[in-house]
Amino acid sequence: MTNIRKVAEKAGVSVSTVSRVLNGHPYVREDKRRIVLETIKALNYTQNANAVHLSRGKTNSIGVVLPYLNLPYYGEILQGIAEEALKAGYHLRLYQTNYEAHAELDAFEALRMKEVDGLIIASRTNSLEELKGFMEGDRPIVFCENLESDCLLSVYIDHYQAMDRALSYLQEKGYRKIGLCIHRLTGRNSEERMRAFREHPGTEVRDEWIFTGCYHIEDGRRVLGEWMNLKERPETLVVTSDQVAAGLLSEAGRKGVSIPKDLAFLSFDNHPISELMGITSFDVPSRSLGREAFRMFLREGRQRTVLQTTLFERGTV
Amino acid sequence: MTNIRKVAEKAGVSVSTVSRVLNGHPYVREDKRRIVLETIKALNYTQNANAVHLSRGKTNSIGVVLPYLNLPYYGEILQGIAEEALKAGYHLRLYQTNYEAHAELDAFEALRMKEVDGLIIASRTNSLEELKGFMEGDRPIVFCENLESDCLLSVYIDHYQAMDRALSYLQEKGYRKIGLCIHRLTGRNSEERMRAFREHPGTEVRDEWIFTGCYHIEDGRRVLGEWMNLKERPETLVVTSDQVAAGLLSEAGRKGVSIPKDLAFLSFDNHPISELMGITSFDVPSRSLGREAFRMFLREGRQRTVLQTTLFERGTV
DNA sequence: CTGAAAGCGCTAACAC
DNA sequence: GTGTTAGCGCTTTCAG
Repeated sequence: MTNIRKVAEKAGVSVSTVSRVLNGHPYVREDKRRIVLETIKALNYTQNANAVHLSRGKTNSIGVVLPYLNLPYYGEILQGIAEEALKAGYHLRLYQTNYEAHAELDAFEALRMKEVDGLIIASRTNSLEELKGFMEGDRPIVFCENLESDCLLSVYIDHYQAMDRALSYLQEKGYRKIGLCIHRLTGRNSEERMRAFREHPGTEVRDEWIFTGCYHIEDGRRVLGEWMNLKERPETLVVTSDQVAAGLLSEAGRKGVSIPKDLAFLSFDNHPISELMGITSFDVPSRSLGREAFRMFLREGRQRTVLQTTLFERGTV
Repeated sequence: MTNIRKVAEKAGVSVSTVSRVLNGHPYVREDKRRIVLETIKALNYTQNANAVHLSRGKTNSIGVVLPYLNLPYYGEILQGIAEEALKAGYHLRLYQTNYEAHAELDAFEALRMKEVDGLIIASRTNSLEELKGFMEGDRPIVFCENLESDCLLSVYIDHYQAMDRALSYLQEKGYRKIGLCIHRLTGRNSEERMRAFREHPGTEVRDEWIFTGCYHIEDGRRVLGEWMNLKERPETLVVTSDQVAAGLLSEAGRKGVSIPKDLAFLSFDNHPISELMGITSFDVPSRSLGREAFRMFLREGRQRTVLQTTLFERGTV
């Protein structure tokens, strides 16, 4: 293995000089710099990243914790993070969890082990209580959710307000019996949506009108079936993802359910598929969420950033 | 900072013993093992990953090179890689390139710097010639494309055959004037498709019937417009991605173009959106591609693995 | 079964 | 400007 010492010897300088050249430090005479550079080339030398990381105490990489990699929502977040990371010379290390607690803890463990300089938690399953032990260090952890605590970094979509506006919109259109398709019932973001859903005045809510486990197109299909089997049906549905809404709409077409006459619904994300299928949807700035999360990690931002949603009216309400 | 030496001192043993405990080596007396474990807990000690990496010469992480993070195709590949990586105790480091040569070289540089133990190239823009300098080491580089050279690891979809079968299928249905929507013209996968497209007998091909830069739903929209503006139009189109096909189909609906009467097409991927919209599509096992790529990295597999596509007939042809 | 010590390869404080 | 050297924290021979 050819290391910095070999380069130094061959070039007839000290390792520090080589190191200075490597790191673009000033105070290196031009001729020495040149000979070092030449020797490096001649020896086909490359720094050992792990040694650099160890010595410097940082790795220029950030961990991203997310449940799934094949959902557009997370794809967009990743894209946003990556855009900013690229600018700042950082790389992404992925911790895909499938919402398994231990896989998630792996990421926090990696943080403690200094494998990453910080963490962006796009979504989590462990409670803050369980994670507390890992939060002590000075390495930033950015949560993509509305955290009360002001000592935690949090950047999030205002899901409460979004849900609230969704319900008001449906009410304006005359709907009262409102159901919900949601990813899961746990997790701060879902809880915020649920809270808004339950607290909103003037709507009729029933537990059997709440459909959980909704992530994919297939889930939308399934939900339409379940909706049809209901003795008493909600007139309208709030769907927390375009994918699911698309499945719902498509299945409605097959089953002869007229949208929005028999069933109206609006969804969230405003991904291209919603425009494509004419689904009324709230734009969720997930790409920006990723960008902001990374900026916050770099401490360029504030302790807390809230992003708002925008309604795009189309044909499903 | 509490390091292994501190633990050793406090526990009254040597660092090697602590190291042995840490790494689950045999030959440690049970009472010593216990005291070490207790001390670790008491001191709230964690290994420093970078020191381990440096010392061991490996990082248990693999780099994934891909152009975009927000396309379903790459999401699936990532998911596949992540599934296998999880089992093997590896983590993913992302190198998102936007097809920029220097960003791609970054990944190869990281490999040389031992920042990752191997690389999976989901898609690339640099020529093999340019990459040659990086291929020397013994760290595996898996290419998701059909590489002639037997000394390179390659796992890929048989795009030549897939395109060939697509064209035969269209011919059987009576079509002769065939156009193409493709991501790009460079890259081995695209080249294979183009080659099959050009070599297939009995079809009429024209350069103005080849639409490039097709990645997203929006691109499908654009292409339909371009198709309409053509003086002489192909009767049918092979579209290399469901996203694009979906945009095409939707725009056709808006513009009053009847599918498949005015324009027939088939696409690739067989992602949920194609079933949803009734698009005839070849199933491309991208998730398996990711899985196989990782297995090959682990040298569990062969030098070369080919995956086949399967046609799902629906309503667009 | 255990410990001493020689690396792994680099950075940066300090002295000149 | 440049070199010496003490870390960074861990693994792994090699002796015993």
